Amino acid sequence: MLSTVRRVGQVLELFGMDHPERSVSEVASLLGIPKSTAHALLRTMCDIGLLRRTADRRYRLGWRILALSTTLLATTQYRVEARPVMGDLVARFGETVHLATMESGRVLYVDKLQGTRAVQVSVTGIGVELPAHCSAVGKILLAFQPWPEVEALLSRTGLPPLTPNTITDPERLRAELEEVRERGYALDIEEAVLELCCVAAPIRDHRGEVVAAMSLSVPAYRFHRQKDELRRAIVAACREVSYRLGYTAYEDTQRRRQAASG
Amino acid sequence: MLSTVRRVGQVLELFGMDHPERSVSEVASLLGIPKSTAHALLRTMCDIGLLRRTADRRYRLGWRILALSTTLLATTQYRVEARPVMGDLVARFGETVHLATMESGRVLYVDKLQGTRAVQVSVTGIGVELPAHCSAVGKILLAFQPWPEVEALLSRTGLPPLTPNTITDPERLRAELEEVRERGYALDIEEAVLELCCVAAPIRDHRGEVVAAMSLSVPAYRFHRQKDELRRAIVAACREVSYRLGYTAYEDTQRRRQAASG
DNA sequence: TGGCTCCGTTCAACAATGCGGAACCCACAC
DNA sequence: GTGTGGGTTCCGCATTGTTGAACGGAGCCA
Repeated sequence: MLSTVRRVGQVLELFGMDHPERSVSEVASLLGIPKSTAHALLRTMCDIGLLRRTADRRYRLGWRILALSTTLLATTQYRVEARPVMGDLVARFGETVHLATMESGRVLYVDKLQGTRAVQVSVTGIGVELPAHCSAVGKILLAFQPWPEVEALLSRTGLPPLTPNTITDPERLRAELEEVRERGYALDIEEAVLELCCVAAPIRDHRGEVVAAMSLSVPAYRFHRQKDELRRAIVAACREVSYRLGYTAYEDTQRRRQAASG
Repeated sequence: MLSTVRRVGQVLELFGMDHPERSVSEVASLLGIPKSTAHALLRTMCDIGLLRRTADRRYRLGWRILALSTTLLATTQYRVEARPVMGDLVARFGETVHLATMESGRVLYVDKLQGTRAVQVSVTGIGVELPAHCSAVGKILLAFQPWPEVEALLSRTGLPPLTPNTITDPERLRAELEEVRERGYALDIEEAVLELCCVAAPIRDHRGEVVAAMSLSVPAYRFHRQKDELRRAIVAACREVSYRLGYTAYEDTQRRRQAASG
């Protein structure tokens, strides 16, 4: 629809880590539109603060994006509540903690607290998307989606193997998700990155809906030593966040009943 | 120009801290446009990720804003270079450090490292604008703008007094900025917030241009005790960042010569 | 249960809007 | 001086977005 607005989206795509600045004619040629059109577009995007003009007449992402992202983060309730709990986890284990959510069929990292250990894990950044089928948070988020939606998602992305341990068989994944749902936590044993293991659990809002997942990411050699402890910790942490979001177990059981009967 | 894009800007304005979600008809009435128009607009903004739809058919800021803000921050060179230096300052003094820049005549906070002391300062967040005439970073940024631009800015905002110490007389401000430029640092002695003092210094890029300002924000009672030390520290820190940005003193003196002759 | 209102969404016709080619200006290079 | 490549301006035409009315669903009250 609104093709002008769609163009705005295309323009924003052009500003990546590798291309922080672009010129009018660059944008024009990349988008396959005349210079004049690109010019008008860029200029108006400057007006509304999505872009800004540098001294040498090139364009960069604008500061308003910063302002928007702060209000976005400040008003995302589960992130606000999760923050201190994530801090506690880092303090206790020194391991990296991730917070992710499902956004239009993709797993999106919403927050991250770097661990303090010397041997570090550094795979993701905030605002980045990752494949769902091979990460612990991804499995959690998939597990609590209706299966048809999961199927739709899979048909788009497939099940690309990132390591020898990645689940590549849909039926196998389905069984895994079933299990995840039952026991309330998910594992990733070197399925996304070799040498890296994760445990994740679901965060529910006041309606019992799973709105996010939180995980501990730990180098394999440390993970196996304290697997149970880590699992208990992440489950407890997510329960704590859910509680702060107004979730009470009652609604959960109620939901399960509905799901069973429906 | 491009009125549709401008509308996008107006829509974004509606999503503040106090209104994280909005409905179609809300947006329509607030913008004074028909529902159908608002609907098309919101929907397309969802498509491009600036907004997202909640389960109950309302709209929120979209996650793409997060992704954009991470690339924005990662590609803002002076912020990248300033980060570790800011960390050093916090480690050394335990006081809050701010990084700010000038954006279309406004002082905008780009980064902030919270101090570790018990008695804390908490005024600003990232992506927030503050009046320029009464903060230390503001004075720095104003001081290195051509005076006509400063005047234009002042005629828009005026010199509202935030405390009894705020400078409210344009001539007095002009003299102050002159002084700031000479000595290379700026002070804010309870001019923006009572009980709060700041010292700031300029950060220059490889061309000698002042691109940002960094400050220490300290409760008054602690500030006066170690004023000189704090001043030396922030000046040295900014010099360090400028150096990392490729700034060499030579270009600075050259610039001064130009300014003197021009 | 039926009728009420409120809200999001769809549709099609009309008119304004943004599109894009060409022309202009400027800086820099050869 | 001339040529190239950048950003910017202009204006007529047709595409695009606007609009109001009509639809369908959810929730409320009698």
